[in-house]
Amino acid sequence: MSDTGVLDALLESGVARGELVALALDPGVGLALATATRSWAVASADPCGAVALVERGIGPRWVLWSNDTAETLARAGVRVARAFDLACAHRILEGTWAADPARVWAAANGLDAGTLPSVAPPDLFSSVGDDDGDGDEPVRRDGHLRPEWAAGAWRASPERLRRWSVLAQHAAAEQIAALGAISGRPAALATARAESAVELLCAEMTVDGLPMDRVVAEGIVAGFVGPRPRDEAAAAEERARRDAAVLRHATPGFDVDLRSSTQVRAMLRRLGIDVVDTRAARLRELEDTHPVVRELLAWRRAERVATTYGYAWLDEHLGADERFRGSWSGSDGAAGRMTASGGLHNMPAEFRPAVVAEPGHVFVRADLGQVEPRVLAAVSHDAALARATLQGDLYAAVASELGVDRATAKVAVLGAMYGQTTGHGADALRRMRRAYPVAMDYLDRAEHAAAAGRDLRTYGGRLVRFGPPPPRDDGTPEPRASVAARGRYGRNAVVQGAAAELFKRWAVTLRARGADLGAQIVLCLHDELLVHTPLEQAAPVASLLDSCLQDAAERWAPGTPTRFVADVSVVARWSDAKDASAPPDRSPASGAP
DNA sequence: TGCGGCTATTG
DNA sequence: CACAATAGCCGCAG
Repeated sequence: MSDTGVLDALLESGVARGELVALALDPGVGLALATATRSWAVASADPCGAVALVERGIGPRWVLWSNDTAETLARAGVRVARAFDLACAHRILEGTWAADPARVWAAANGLDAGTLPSVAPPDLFSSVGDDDGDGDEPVRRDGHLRPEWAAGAWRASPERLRRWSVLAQHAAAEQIAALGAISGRPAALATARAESAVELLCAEMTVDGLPMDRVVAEGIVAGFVGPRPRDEAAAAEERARRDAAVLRHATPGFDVDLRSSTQVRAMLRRLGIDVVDTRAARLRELEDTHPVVRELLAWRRAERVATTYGYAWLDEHLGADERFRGSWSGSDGAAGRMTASGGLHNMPAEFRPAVVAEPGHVFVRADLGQVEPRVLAAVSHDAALARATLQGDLYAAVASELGVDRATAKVAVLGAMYGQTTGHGADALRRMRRAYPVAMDYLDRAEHAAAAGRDLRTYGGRLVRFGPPPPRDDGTPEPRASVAARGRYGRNAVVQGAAAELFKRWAVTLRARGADLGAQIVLCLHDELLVHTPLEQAAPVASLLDSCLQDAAERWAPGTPTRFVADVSVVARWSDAKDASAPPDRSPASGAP
């Protein structure tokens, strides 16, 4: 069968837009497709091109084993609209990070993960035990995948690709049934679809990268640590010079490694400065007591850039095409937030001027306003808190409801969601309980469940595992602090996880609707989107961001009275985005009566 | 060599 | 310095 033959075969068998079509693909071998009733295999030199043909001609929902396939497609420049990602759905259902085919298959088929066969033996034909059949049979008698298939033997031939795609189609059907059966979470299937699209987006961001101006970026590094050293010796010399600037203030005769917090603390003590730790916030209070403190703070800044965000960092991640690349993950962490490696999520703000749109383009940047308390209002169905979301500044609305100032209200709201129980906020927290009992009860229940070791599900249906606390060697009960910490984690997970779900709905809605305008999402930062956009489409994309938010919220929480807001701006570089998310906090917590 | 502690950065 | 994350270096255990 030819590449175009695949499309014809699918059309002949009546596959329509949005229907599940499982895909198995290896760039050097070919591709295979499976519907619920039929399957096809093609030896092809350009399997991604064949996928593109089917995408244009039909536009199915592609069933993928994992985002590995999405990344292969993205590298070939093939963008598909819809997916059902088995690894992604597995993580939602099981609340685990590991989602390799063996585990996904086992869970989808109700097999105990504890009975998973171990890795394939070096000699495929020497395997014994309960294994059976020849190497072309992907499933063992006990129902598990054969380890060598799970490890990649499925790539060996078009016929194996075909069988692999049939298995994917079968696993998807089982997962869809399981998602539909999650009690109290009818939308879990919709969550899995949306999060599968997030996997596509992550693959695209991983491949395409973030536009960054090398000259500007290197200039920022130079501002901290000087010009790029010619060699290792020069780098060591530069390092020694930075160290000396601090050490000249220290007591002579003592050897101090500034990278060791213990030694730094000892050095400060010799100078009459006694601190419990040497964190920057603490040192800043003592800046005027001794010149060494200021020097040390400057050293820390330079050292951070030299080791983490320096020339080596740029060399590793910034490509010749002036795109900065890290690896994106769609649902890392227990609550299911997106993560990125390479420093994309924790890049110091000083580097934002280097994030520059390409010629003829701009960034349309948008961030959600006060998303976590608004999400809390939606998921807990607290009518009073939902009323507060109708105001642009939620904290101001809460403040007038509680009869406190805005800063106090903000601390109280955040404290409620993070599980703060002590401190100045105690009175405001009591007021929170009176004003928003439904939301507070929702948080309390999550906290108690987690503290007791019971699993949680987010609003969208993602399992957050807590498990029974492991038995302790000495048989003593678990420390109270540990139980309390798990409770706070649970309290926050239902809010943070739900906020992640809403944010991701927003992102994939924009990915879908902005494609025709050339809008490319290049950064996701928990509540912020950076969209690389052709100059002439800036205005339409800006308004699209807002309408996508409204639609995403309505699909995520149908009929919710909660209002969600986004601050949208059009900028040439990331740093140009003015931070107008909230009015300044007038009265600091320390000044509260 | 692996891992907990400390520190810094982001939301 | 509550909740989450990535990432680097130190110091210690194995």
